Amino acid sequence: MGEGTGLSRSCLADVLGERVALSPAELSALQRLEERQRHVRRGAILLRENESSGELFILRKGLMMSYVLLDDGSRQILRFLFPGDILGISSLVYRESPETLCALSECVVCPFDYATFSELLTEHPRLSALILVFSQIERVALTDRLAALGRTSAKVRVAALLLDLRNRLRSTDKSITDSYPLSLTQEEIGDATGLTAVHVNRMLRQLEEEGLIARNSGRVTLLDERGLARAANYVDRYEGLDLSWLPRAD
Amino acid sequence: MGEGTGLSRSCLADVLGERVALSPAELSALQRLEERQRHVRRGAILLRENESSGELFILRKGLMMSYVLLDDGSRQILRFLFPGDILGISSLVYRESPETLCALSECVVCPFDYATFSELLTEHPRLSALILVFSQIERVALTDRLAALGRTSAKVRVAALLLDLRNRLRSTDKSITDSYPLSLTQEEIGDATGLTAVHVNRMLRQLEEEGLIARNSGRVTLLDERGLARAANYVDRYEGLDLSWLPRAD
DNA sequence: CGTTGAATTGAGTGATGTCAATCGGTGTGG
DNA sequence: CCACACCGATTGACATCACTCAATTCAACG
Repeated sequence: MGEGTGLSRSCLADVLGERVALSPAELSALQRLEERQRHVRRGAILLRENESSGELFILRKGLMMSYVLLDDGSRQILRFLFPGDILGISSLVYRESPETLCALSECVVCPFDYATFSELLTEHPRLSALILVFSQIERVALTDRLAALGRTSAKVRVAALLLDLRNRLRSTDKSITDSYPLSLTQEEIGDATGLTAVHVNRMLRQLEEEGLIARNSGRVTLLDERGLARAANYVDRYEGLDLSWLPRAD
Repeated sequence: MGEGTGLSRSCLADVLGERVALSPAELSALQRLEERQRHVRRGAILLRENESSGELFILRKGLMMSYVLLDDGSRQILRFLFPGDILGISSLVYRESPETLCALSECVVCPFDYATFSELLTEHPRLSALILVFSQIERVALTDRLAALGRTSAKVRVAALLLDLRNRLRSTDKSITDSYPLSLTQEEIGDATGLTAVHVNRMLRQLEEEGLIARNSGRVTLLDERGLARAANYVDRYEGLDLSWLPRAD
C-alpha cells in the first residue's frame, strides 16, 4: 500500500455537509482527518478480524466491504463501504477488530489516529453528534438487512441488495440513474445476502426473466424500480432524517 | 402507562460506571435523564414503528424488545433491551421511528426529551463518546446476529440466543449463573432468530436431547456452556473493550 | 370445568443448498 | 499468435433443512 500526501477537500465533510451547514472550524477539523492518504489495491485487506489497528480511516475513493469469517469457513459480508464512510470505529472500541476490511476495487483511504478522533469528539460537539447520527443510520441499515435475512425470500434479498447498491453509488456519482456497474461477483452477493453463489445466479436470472432488471457485461439496469422497491420492502435510510435537535455549530 | 417521580440513582450511570470512573458532574448529568419514570405494562407498546416520539427513554427495570413488521405480516425482533439501555436513539435520528418498542415484562422506563440529550452531548464530551461506544457495541452485536442468520443453522442460532440472553440478564442480576427464567415464547424466539415457532420447539428439544441445555417450567439451564459457545461461535461483545482513547473526564 | 394461549408432535412440501459439469473470458508463458 | 490455466457464470440433478398445516397436549386462569 503506497502512502502519499496532498489533496484539498474532505470526503467526510462532503457527506456531513449535505445534512447541515458546517462552520469553518468544523470544516478544518474534518480536513485534518484526511491529510494523509494511502492506496489500497483491489483485494487487499486493510484490517484483519481479531487484529488491532491503532488507526481509523476515511474512505476517499473506491468500494470496500467489511466481513466476518465463521469457523466453518463461510463468510458473511456485513456492509459495503463507500466514499465518505468512516472505517474502523468498531475496531476503535475493541482491543481486537470484530471485522475485516477489504477493498473490492482500487481504493484510497485516509488514515488518522485515535487521538485525533478523540480530540475531534471533544472539541466539536456537533460533529460528535453527527457521527453518532451516522452510526445510527448504519445501525438501522443493519437491522433492515437483519429483517431481510430473517424473514424474506432469496429473490427479495437480492433485489434489495441491487437497489441499495445503486442508491449508495448514486450518492457519490450523481450521473448514475437506473444503470450501474455491478462490481461484485455472485459469490460476494451471496455472502452479503446469506445465499450460495449458485442460488444468487438463479435469482438474478429470475429477476431478469420477470423484467425487473437487465444485465449485460457486468452492468445492471433496474427496469422496474418501483416494483423492486415494493417487493423488497426497501427504505433508503439516508433519507427521512430529523436533525433539528442537533446542538449549535461551534 | 402510569407516570411518577422519585428514585435516586441512575441505571445508565451504573452501566457506564462499570467501564470508567464517572466524575461528579457526569454523574449528575446522567441522573437528570432519569428524573421521571413511567410504568409500562407487559405487552404494551412504548413507541410504534413509523410514528414519532419526541422523547428518549432509559430502561430502568424489566425486559423489552424492538422489532419491525414486514408487509406480509411477519415480524423480525431486532434486539432485546435490558436495564440501563437507552431506548429510541434511532427514532431521535429519523422523523419516524424505524422500529417498534414493546415491553416483554412489566417495565419501568425514564423518559427525557431531545433537548436534554442534546445538552448532555454538548456539555459532556466523554459521555458523548461513551454513548458512541455503546452504539458501536450494539452495532457489532447486530452484525453477529446478521452472520448467524445468514450463515448458521437453526440449532446454532437458538443456542446463541440462549447464551446471549443469559449473559445480558446476568449483567443486571449477578445471582444468575447457568440457569435463568426464559421469559420468551417460542414464537418470540423464532421472530428473533428468523425461524418458525414450530422449528424453535424442535431445536430446543434437540439441544435438550444432546445434553446441552435443560428445561423445566420456563427455566433454562445451560448444561454445557463451553460446548454451546463453541457451537454458536459466540463472543460476548460487552467484553474486550478498549477505552483508553477516551477523552478526559470533565 | 371450559377457555385460551402456548408447547409439542407428525406428515408432507418447498425453498435453498450441494455437487458436478460446462461454458466463456482473460491473462500468461512459450 | 497459440495453448493452457484459471476464475467466474451458468445449468442440471438431487439432497436437505426448515416451513406449513393440522392435530393434540399442557398449563394457567376465570
